[in-house]
Amino acid sequence: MTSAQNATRERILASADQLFSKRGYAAVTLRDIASSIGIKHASLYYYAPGGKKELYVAVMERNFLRHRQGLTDAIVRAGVDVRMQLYAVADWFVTQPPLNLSRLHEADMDDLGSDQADALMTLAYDAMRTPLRSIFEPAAAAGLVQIHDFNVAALALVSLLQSVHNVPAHYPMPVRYQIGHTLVDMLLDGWRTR
Amino acid sequence: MTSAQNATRERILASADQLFSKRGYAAVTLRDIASSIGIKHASLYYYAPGGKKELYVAVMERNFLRHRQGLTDAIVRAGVDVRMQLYAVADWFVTQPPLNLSRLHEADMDDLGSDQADALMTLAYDAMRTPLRSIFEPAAAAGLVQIHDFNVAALALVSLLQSVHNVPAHYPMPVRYQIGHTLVDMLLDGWRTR
DNA sequence: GTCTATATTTCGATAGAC
DNA sequence: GTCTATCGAAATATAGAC
Repeated sequence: MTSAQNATRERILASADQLFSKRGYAAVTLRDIASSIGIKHASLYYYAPGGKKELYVAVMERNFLRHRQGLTDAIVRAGVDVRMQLYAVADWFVTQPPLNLSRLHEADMDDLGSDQADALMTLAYDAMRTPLRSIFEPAAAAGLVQIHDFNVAALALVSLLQSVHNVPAHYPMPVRYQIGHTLVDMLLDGWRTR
Repeated sequence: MTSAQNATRERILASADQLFSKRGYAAVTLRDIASSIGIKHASLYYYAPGGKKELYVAVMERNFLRHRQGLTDAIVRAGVDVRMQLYAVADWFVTQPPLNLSRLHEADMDDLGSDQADALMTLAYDAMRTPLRSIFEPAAAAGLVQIHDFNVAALALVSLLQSVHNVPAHYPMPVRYQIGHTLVDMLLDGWRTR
């Protein structure tokens, strides 16, 4: 496989990622993906002989692994303070396309085989849980936070932070970062007055 | 219009609501809706001459109005305590199909006219904001909670509570209610130790 | 590697029998 | 009111030229 092959496949996967993440499996056509990078849809079968399903699975695997790596790196760079680590997590999700876990296992997975769907969902959940556990576990051990179930907390944090993608489209990036930090503050400090 | 007409239209809208809410606009076909209530898809045009789009808009308007009414009633029944009111909100969302606001305005709305899409999104956001403001406003005025932006708080709460739909499918209802209450406690009390 | 051309299926929608 | 039959458009996928 030449590097030119890899480059084209890379452009395909990157564009498909944007489209699938935004609209979901059913609402994206192979012609959408192909035209977004200036080729015809039939050419996609040269890079993904399995067709739309193979493309979707490949894209989502990449997607989840990127999240896992991106979150891990962001947390490490943020230092040892829990709030700064969670700000870094929020910043990461602001820069990423929406991660619609609910749509993922309620709709998109119906078009895949159940074994492939299970494997993908496990990959997705691990991509969130593993990095976030590296925040929760030391903080809980040090008595800084009180979290009973790390898995529920991880899903809750991810679900909460996705609401930054629900603000009107014209909101500029700086405001989106600000909202992300506000959401973290909510979860960390709580609404109740102390 | 006879009552039999209304009854059939009711069955259509109810089933379409389940399907659209679960899979989204693009992934649901008129044949899916029709076969789910034992009729042929051509018969749907007798009740919705405007076709799929009209059916979707009608279903979603109903959906949002039901949420608005259901939330309002649940909050009133819960009494005056903020935590009990928020538990009632959590219980409501546990019993309802997933409310995927992100998919709504990132994917489903692309298939509608922009004016109709704007009207629907406004209806959706008001259905959440208005009932929740009746919790936030008195509680904030009494100094019980500290919330800077009611709109951000409302979207955050809804987004957070949707994570109860992300747990494995085999989780029984009592556990789902429990998780909903745990999510409310998280947001109310915060993770940070006091 | 990318294209054109086409096969096959499925969708939304309409016409008309009953 | 509900059906069968069918249309036209669009989707996935394949075949083969270049």
